[in-house]
This record gives sequence, structure tokens and C-alpha cells, in this order.
Amino acid sequence: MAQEHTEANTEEKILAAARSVFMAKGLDGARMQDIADTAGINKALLHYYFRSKEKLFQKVFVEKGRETGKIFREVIGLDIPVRDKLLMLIDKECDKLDEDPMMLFFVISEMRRNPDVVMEASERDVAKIQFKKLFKQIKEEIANGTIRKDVNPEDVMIDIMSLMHFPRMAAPLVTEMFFDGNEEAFKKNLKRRIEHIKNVILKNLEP
Amino acid sequence: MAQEHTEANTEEKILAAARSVFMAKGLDGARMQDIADTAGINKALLHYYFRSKEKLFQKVFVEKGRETGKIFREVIGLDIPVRDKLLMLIDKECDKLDEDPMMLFFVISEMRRNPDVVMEASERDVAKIQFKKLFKQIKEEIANGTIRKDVNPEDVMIDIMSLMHFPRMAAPLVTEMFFDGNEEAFKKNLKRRIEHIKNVILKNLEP
DNA sequence: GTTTATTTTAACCAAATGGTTAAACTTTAT
DNA sequence: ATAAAGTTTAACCATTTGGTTAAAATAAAC
Repeated sequence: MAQEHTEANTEEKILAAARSVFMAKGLDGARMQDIADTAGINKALLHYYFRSKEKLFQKVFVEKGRETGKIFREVIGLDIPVRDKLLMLIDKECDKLDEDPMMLFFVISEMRRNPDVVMEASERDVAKIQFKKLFKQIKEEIANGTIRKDVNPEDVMIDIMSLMHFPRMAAPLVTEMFFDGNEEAFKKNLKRRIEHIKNVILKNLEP
Repeated sequence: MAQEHTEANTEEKILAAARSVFMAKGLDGARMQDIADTAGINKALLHYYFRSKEKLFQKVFVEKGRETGKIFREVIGLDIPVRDKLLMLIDKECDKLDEDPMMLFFVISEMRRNPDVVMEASERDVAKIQFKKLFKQIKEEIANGTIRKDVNPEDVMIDIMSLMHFPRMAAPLVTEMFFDGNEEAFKKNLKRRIEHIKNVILKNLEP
């Protein structure tokens, strides 16, 4: 097979450009020409490597969907106490969000707009099973009396996701409203928030 | 002036259709033809009443931006203790979100995609001033010893917004992941969550 | 009832956009 | 060296889409 006849792998260059443009503009707002320009190639090459805009988008979308659930799938399966699990989840997910703050927003956004763009079923099902395990584990600790009786397992997860993801999703608004547009102050707050989130979650479990 | 020559006010019919379509598809994804069909009128009428797609969108967007901040502007200014204020905020905002769960998501989403679509400056500034007042009030109560010393005022607001808005923004995902796609169960949880959110916020203020 | 102003429509238009094609250029295999 | 396969490009094409126009329909004014 003849490949690698340009310095950088063209396919990967295209994918990187597609990621960037689709994340910024969404499926509808993205222009193939824009992606081609960003990748530094001709528009026809996009159709040579990936048949259509939809196909190219699907690649990016599935990849992002996978990324979004990755930490959860990895950590929730571990055989450690609930509290350790949640704390590790918060640490690792926040780390990941520093690289890619909008991954979940992108997935949600595109799922809403284009109902036929769907996440990989397998990924989704694995995640669901993992969550079920975690919920069971929480219920066990409630039975043991190490977690408050009226804690709702679903709420624990919803809270964690909310507290981590929302500020990033709403970054422009939050930065403007609460930090007078000072991005540094906002980022500093995000760092400090990690401990804050842990405290909030733990305090809620306290019997 | 000759108006009201059709049963329902045409302008309002168009705006209602525009709201619906823009909220579902965004500025880029929305089609003028789609809005016209939804309003049950001819496409040219859209341009008769509102000169362009951008102008029509702007109307809807500004309106949604105003709606999004409404409860906050109303409640935060009141002359009542912090805790009462926050609880009222949660109650009223959740009520509003039952009608229009995606208002904030829409605003954030479109602000990100199209940087020249901006919120009304006046609205924004009023909100900022109100928030400043609230932060001052929280600091006073910290000084009085009625709120924990190391509470960060900004975090209080970010937490409240996160816990209320995120589950609604991510509704399809949350419903699928945590409630096996059962929308009724999800909605029931949203109702129960109101008290949960209040508890989480109050517990965090406890000295 | 006739005129005047407003509202609505059908038919069109120009630009943008996703996608194609056929030819040129590179690399690899023999 | 030559053929074969893979890669890249410039020029085109068809469709979609926001927007226009001129005429028809409706309501208001006189």
C-alpha cells in the first residue's frame, strides 16, 4: 500500500481539522471548505478520504462520545469504596476537562439538533451497566449505615456531572457574570472548585 | 393602520414558530421555509415582517436571554436573608424551567457558535450588579458567622445554576443513562431534586 | 362605491455549499 | 524503466437556501 507520501498523515490532519471545526460550529454550522482550509488541503480530498460531510462528522462524533464516557467507564468499575471512587472520578474527569472542556456539550448539542446522530450503542450500554453497579454499591453502603439513608444514587451522579460540566459549558457566561470577564480568575476558580465539589458530594453522603 | 385582518396576529404567529424552530435547530440549522411552514404562512411573509433571518433570530435570542436572567434579577434584589433568597431562587427558577428547560442551553449554544450574536448589554449589566450585591451580602453573613468562613460566594451561584440547569440540558443523556429511557421517572426525579438541591446548597453554607 | 394602504402570495434570483470528475502527480512493485 | 496503485488538485455541477419582486387579495378611508 502506498501511504505516507506527505510528511504528516493526511487522514489524521483532516480529522484534527474536522474535530476543531465541528466542535466550534456544530454539524450545521461547519463548512467543508473551512475544514479543508484548516487541514491545509483541497476540498475534494475530504470526499476522497471520507465520503461525505455526514460520514466525517459521524467519525468525530462517535470519537467524542467515547471520550466523554471514558473516565466514568474506567473508574466506576474499580473494586474500591464508593467515596474513593467518586473522588477519583472527580479528579480524573476534571483533568480531562482541562484538555477538552466542551466534549459533553458537543455531544448533547448535536444529539438534540440532529436526532439521527446517535451515540454508539455498545458504549452506551457498557456505561449503563457500570452505573447500575455503582448505584447498587451505594445502596449497599446505605444498608451498612456508612451513607445517609435518604441519599438518592441517581442524584449523586447527576450532582457530580452537573458541578463539573456546567461551569465549563457555560464558561463565557460564568466568566462574564461572576468574574467580570477575567478568564484567569475563572480558570483559577475551576482549579479551586475541584476540592469544593468533592466536599459538596461527600457532605451529602454523610450519615 | 390596517392590522388584525387575520384571526391570529400574524407577527406573533411567526415569532412563535421562530422560537420553536430556532430553539430546536439553532440559527444555522433552522430553515426559513421551516419557520414559514410552522407558522402556516408564506416564506415571503417572514421577510415582510422581519427583514432577514438574522433579524428574526436576534429577536428570539434577545427575548430568550432576557427570560433566562429574569428570575435571578427579580429575586436577588430582594431585601431578605441570603438563605431565603437562595431558596426562593431555586423554587422559582425550577418552576420556570418546567416551561422552558432549554432556555439557558440555547443562549449558551448560540453565543458559542456565532460570536457576533450577543446578549443585550443592559440586561447583562443589571444582572452583574445584582450578583455583586448578593456576593456582598454573603460576605456580610460570613463576617457575622452565620455562613461558613471558607464559602466562596461565586461557587454558591455556580453550584445553584449547575444543579438546576445541567440535568435539563443533558435530559436525553440523563434519562437514558440513569432512568433507562423512562421519561416519567426522569421528570419525577426533577421534582424531587428541588428539595435535594436546596439541602445541598444550605448544607454548604452551614458554619 | 371608489380609492388607498396594508397584507399575502407565487414565481424568481443569486449566492453558497456539498459533492463529482477527470486529469496530474507520487509512490511502490516488478 | 515501466506499470500499477494511491494521492492531490482545479474546474464543474446540482441543490439548497436566504432573499426579492410584482401582482393579487383584503381591509380601511373617503
